[in-house]
Amino acid sequence: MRLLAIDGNSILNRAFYGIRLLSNQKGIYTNAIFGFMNIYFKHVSEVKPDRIVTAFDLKAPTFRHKAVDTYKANRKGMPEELAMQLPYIKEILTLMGVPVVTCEGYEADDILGTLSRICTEQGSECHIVTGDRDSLQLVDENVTVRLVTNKDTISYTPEKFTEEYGFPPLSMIDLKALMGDSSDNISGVAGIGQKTASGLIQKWTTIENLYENIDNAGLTKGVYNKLTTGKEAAEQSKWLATIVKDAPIPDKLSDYDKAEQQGGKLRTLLLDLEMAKLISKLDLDGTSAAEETETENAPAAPEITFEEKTLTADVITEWENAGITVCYLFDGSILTAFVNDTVYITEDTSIITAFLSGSIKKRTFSAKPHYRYCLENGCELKNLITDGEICAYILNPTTSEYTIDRLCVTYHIAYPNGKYADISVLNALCDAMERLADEQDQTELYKMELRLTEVLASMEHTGVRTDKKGVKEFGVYLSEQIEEMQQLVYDEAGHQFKIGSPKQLGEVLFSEMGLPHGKKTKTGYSTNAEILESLRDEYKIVDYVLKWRQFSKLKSTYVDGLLKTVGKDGRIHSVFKQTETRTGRISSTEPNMQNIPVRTSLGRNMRKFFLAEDGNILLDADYSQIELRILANLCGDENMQAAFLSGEDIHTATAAQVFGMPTEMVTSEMRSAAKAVNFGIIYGIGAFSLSKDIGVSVYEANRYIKNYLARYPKVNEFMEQIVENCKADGYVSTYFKRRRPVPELRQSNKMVQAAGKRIAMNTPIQGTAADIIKMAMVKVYDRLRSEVPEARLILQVHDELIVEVPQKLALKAAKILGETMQTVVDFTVPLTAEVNMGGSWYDAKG
DNA sequence: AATCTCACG
DNA sequence: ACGTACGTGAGATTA
Repeated sequence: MRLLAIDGNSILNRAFYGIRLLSNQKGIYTNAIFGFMNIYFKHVSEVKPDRIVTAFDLKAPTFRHKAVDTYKANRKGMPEELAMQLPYIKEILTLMGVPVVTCEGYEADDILGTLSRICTEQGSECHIVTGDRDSLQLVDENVTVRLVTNKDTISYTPEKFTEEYGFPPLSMIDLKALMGDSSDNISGVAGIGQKTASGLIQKWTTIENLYENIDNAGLTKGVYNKLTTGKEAAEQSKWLATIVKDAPIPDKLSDYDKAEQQGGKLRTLLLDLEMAKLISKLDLDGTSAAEETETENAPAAPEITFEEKTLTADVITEWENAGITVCYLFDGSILTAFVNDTVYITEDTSIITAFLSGSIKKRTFSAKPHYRYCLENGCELKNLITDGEICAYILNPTTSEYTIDRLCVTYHIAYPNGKYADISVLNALCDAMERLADEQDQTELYKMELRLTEVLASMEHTGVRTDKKGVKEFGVYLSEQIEEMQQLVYDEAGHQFKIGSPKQLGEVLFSEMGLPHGKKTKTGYSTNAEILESLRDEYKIVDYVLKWRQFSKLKSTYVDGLLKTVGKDGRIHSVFKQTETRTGRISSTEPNMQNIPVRTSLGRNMRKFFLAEDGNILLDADYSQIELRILANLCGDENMQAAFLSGEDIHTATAAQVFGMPTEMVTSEMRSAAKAVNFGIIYGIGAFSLSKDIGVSVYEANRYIKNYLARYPKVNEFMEQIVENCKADGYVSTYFKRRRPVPELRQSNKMVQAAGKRIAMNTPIQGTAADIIKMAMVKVYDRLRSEVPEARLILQVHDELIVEVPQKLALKAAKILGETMQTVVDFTVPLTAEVNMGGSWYDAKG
């Protein structure tokens, strides 16, 4: 027989500090739970035990039965982020059927000690999993300690222990008796450190033996004196260090047999914690809470079944006449609709088309592919009034994935078993979510997003014409340059290595060649552009490396990456994600068309390969300083507003204000400093980063900020107000009511809190800008459709819209585009949009 | 899978 | 004493 005994507190601790904070959308942290379960599974599969026990300290430990007052007094309390995870891990284990053992007045390691004794007495192997070296004293022929470290696990048998320490495991206590253990507040003998203690125990094995022979032990005077004066402390320390083996816990191994796993409850709990991977690991995908009401050996809860019918044209007509609202799901081939406990199914494309384009009011989940399906099949998705995914995103944009079953947990909708579970709950789920959105005054925002889905689908469907041949040729050029730079780097370094490996590059530059290095990362030297740039002029190799990087980046990400995605129609159909960002922006993937190079002249060449169709032209319209203008409006600072309204360059105006001089005297250095301050304000300013950005001292940067805030006092007030409200509410809002929860502000870690403040300050600005361009997109789309139907919106890059239009209609479309963007909101400081045109994106961008 | 680097607004 | 600006996505290397 084999028992696996897990030191719950110790492992949870390791997991907590080993994994970055994770939390579900309710703000419950899960990183320690996650790490604990990983460690749990690893050891279970390695040891293959017959029984498993987890031991925990009690929450409010009355000090150990034999403890002195100061015992553990200086051990830090556990952070709130970890403490809140404790009850969850205990509950998960309990639901899994794994015994959780605690004992009043005893700690987890005492329980482990007691278990190890019980095992030995009852002829069972005992394998202890812990992160704490204290438990090594328990190692013997029958007891193995599996010590979990940050790197790996070391399995201690008596042989392994003795080999490493030079004395038997039990003498661990004697070692501590001499050297003490500050984390457990064991004093040891004053003045005796690890080295001396270790040597003494290696020689004498126990302190009793040592003290018996102390006079002829050949000790130095100093050590001898310390030992004799500290004899009592040593004995006391030994007593403290000894793990007890007689904790009053159940003493038959059979008391620790595994209980029945409560799959349904477990699944619900894990869904709530948003730990989906664990659910599949535990094989709970199909189970439900209903299961528990069944008796032990009863079959799994019956699936809730619904009557299945084929969806026909007649049924559709019936629904249309009845004027009802229908929930449906559609995966691209099978469409299921749910009405009155009946599931209507069809794969017939003509029925699908009729349904989607008909006048029935529809509710669904993730509608964008449906719009695309319609575009591809020449119909139009009409009368969509609900998209559950979009609504869920409006309610909380910080979630990583929106699925119906998880949302049901979040919004307390009973989720049944069976293959039609999703469709059957859609109505109730969407009702609940839409009601909440309405209560939060977000209906208008939600409706706008619903309209936007169609716009995005259309953009994806249309795509961007791409000059494949041109891209390839650029790639050939880049390859040559890469080759050349690689050779130059090798020549300088004196040997070949992987330039793309930060590790190897760091070694070559900073170890071998001895270049002055900046800060180090966890794994080695930092080799990022900022560091290398500072060395560029002085060391040729650095210049070559940077060039190699630039060429490689362009080649792999843009040339090779983009070529893979060009469709058969010669156009790139990027995917615009509408529920991805936490601020309300959209994002672009496969490929990302929102980060095509523009800042360097070499990279900007990429834009020459994005073209208008023959006879067409691209219009490129971008808002100028939209975020600063939004800030000026939101904070209401008259001074800042006046700067915009005067029509002068905002960064120059800011410089004039901050440096206190007329605009004519502002130098370009002053302007760029002011520009950096403007950016800093939007991001949630920090003097350190600002100083780094513009290359002045932190002191100087601080002065800039102070001056800025003095000149624009309402900016300061506004930011403080935002943070304060965010602390109270737990979320920030944009001008158009979009919300973002900021759990960071409620954390105890000051770094995290500071980050939370910056998020709180930035999100209303970035998010309002996102709201505005989205509204503009919907309007532009509508107006173009009715006034210039040949024109097509094809891209959005946060503050920039791109339209492809027949040349003859270019001016008309440009006017609509610019006008709509400028008038979509009516602010004191108006928004301005600049429209340019050209045959390629390169040419169209100013 | 995590880390580093770098492209964009 | 420590680490440092907001929001994204992708590719290469390494563990």
